[in-house]
Amino acid sequence: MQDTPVPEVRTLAERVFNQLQDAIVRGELAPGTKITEPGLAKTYGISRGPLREAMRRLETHRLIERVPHVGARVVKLTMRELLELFDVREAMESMAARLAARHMTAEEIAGLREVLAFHERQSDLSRGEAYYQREGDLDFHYRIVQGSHNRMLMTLLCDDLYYLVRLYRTQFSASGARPRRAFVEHHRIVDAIEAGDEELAELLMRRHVSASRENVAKRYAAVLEQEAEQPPVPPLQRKTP
Amino acid sequence: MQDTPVPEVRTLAERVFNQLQDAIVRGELAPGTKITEPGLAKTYGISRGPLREAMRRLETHRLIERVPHVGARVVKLTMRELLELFDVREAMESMAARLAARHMTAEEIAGLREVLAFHERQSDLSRGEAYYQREGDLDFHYRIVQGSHNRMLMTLLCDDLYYLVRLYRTQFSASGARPRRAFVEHHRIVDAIEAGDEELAELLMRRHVSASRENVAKRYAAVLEQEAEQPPVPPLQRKTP
DNA sequence: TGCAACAGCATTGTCGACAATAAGCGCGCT
DNA sequence: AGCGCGCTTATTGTCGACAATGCTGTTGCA
Repeated sequence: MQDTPVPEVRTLAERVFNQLQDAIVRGELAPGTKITEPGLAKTYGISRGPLREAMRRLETHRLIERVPHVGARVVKLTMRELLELFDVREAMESMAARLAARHMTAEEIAGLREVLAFHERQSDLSRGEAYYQREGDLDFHYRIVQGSHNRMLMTLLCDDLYYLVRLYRTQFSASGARPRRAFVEHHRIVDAIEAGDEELAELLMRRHVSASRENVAKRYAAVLEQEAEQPPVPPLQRKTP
Repeated sequence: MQDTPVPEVRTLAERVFNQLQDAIVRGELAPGTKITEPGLAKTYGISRGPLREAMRRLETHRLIERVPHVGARVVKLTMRELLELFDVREAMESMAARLAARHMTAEEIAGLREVLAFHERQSDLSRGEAYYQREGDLDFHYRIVQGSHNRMLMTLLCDDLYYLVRLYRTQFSASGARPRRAFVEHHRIVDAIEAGDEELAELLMRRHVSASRENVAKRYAAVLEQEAEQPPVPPLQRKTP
């Protein structure tokens, strides 16, 4: 996506980690699936050693959940966790927007506008084709975080949380039907960044994420009620008699 | 500190992870120290398997830095990274304060006041004894994050970033000499939370962290200049001829 | 004398096997 | 028949050994 022209996979564990990550984010490994070490080791043709390392990394990225001596399963976001994720994004991305307004270079801003233009073109071609929209949306947020020039923020958001965001997109078959609205908000955020208006950039990004959150919350509030607290998947913990 | 009456260490890797974590945070393992797997395995009397897992977890907590086929070393915060950390804290803790004002129970608020009282007593007893001050300070922030009732925020801040905060305290021999000021700010934050004033709680926490950041930045700006970009520890990367 | 290739060494990556723990199941008891 | 107990089995945790990679000190050559 950015600066890895050659994937530069130096170790087996890393390769398997990437494969598993993709499989989970793309929905090939369904949320809630229980995964065992020997099973995965055989399917990927490697030993349990590197596989354990890959799983450990998946765990720190919150893509799987493990409990000692019991096992691991692909994470299944609850509505509550999804909303929590939005709160965290609101906090961090608004800060990112503020820092982006302070630090972003002219070239970076140009690239950002390019993303928006491509985004708009895409949306003209395929109305309602939500997948690309969301990918483009993520690209947009991605670039702003990069523009903050804050390495820690970049790691936390891009390396940790955005995988969860992508997962939520597949899990909840997302794409809120507020297409034009987000466009406008994106443009205004870029305007604020270009003008170097930190306060405004932060405020707009904050509202943007918050609006997205409210949209999701409303759309799934009814669904959640009907599903009756979704008891099918027990939270995978040691039975304590 | 909170809800682990029995440490509940179920696995060797977990135990060693805790030991190493303590050793690093307490400064026994100096920042920049290069650590090797056989070495640590021998000193802790375990095999390399669990040790590798412990190191992996340390890496995800950003307490050590690793590069494939080369090795690992205890992280050494640069001034830049330290300031980045403060920016992230400002974003997340202000959000935590907002959520705490919304969700914190009466019992939690009482506990928070208790911490402040103990904190003040402590400071009366040992003026200038900075260590306990900072511990108390961290406890305070810890409780507010808990009070947000946002699991993701709690994990990110308490499990990830606060270890770095503690590390910074040892590395930069911290304790900014702004003792009374922080007290007052703490009290006002609790007042806002108790009043349920989300906006104010967020704003005050934001200023509190920001002020702490500025304090640190000012105190070490001169030091950083004198140290001439600290070249002693090269960033540990594969030599690329 | 300086540089470059080489060999030796240390460290990390990977593997298969063994031990420990917990879940599932069948048996016996009340 | 219902319930509790112990066994079986599958899975995870741990270990030691081997292979691969990168670093380092030396040696040979220009």
